[in-house]
Amino acid sequence: MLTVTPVNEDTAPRLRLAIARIARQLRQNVDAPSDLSTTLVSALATIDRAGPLTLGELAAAERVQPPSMTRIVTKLEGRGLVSRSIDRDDRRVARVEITADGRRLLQRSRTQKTALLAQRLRTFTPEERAVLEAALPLLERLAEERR
Amino acid sequence: MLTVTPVNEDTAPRLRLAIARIARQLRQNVDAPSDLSTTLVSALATIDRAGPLTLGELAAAERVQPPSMTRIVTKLEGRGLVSRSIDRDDRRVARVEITADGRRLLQRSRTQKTALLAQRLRTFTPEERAVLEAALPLLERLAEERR
DNA sequence: TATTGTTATACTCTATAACTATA
DNA sequence: TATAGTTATAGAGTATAACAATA
Repeated sequence: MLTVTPVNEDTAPRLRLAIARIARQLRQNVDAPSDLSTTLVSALATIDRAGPLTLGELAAAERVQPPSMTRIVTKLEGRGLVSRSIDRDDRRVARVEITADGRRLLQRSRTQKTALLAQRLRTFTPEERAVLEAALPLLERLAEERR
Repeated sequence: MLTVTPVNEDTAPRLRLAIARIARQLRQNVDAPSDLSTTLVSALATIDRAGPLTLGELAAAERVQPPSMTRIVTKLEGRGLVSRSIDRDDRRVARVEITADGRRLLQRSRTQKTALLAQRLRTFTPEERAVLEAALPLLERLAEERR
């Protein structure tokens, strides 16, 4: 017997709405630690995660045009959160790397965001938390980038 | 015996990251239907959901300053997506309401976003979908606004 | 006077086009 | 010539301050 397994037609819209709202709250409540905009924090996090990157690679990763990334990096550099260095073999290329200060700032930002969510999770029963934890790997699969 | 029920220390950060990423993808892939920016779509959705609202209420709901909301509403009105009307009893007050065109545009936008998510859900096994659906009410609780 | 909304002005983020330096 | 990055310029979104209309 062939079993067709349709997606419950309610699931996708409800999931979409819930995710959009949670993300918005996280953003509104705790973005811009030390006055850093979302843009700057996001770029900084990418530099941290993906290691030294050229400006072009960084622009692609952040889905921003190169001139925008020039400005972003200039600001981050001005605050001492990243350092820029010129490639010795090809002097057109600039590489960007996070500094210790940059890493500390990211750490603070993450802690704040996580705290908000953790606080809400504390209002859940152990059973509820177990359900959420079971779904977590699936949410992580949904989150995987694939374009 | 007292049972302390600590939140698994990994859950909050993983959930935060997964949600932020899914939300970002949904935004990047399908926001701005008919060239409308996220800002405009968000305001329009609030007007739709919460019915006729004054500019001030709307500004508060969207967490924007009144002058910003004046501009947003002016743009939406220019496109025929909302209509504005002056309160008869207190003529300082302006109320904003969604139009049929506005409702149609929102509908299209939601359909697109849901489609992307539904497509990904189709790659899940029935068991996996069941796990996700079980977690959905909990995510919805997390999404509830409480400030 | 107090309140609702608007106009004036400035700053951030982003883009495209034109440019510079290097290959 | 082609490529990596920058500078010039413009548009959207937002904010604060000052203002107008109404209560």
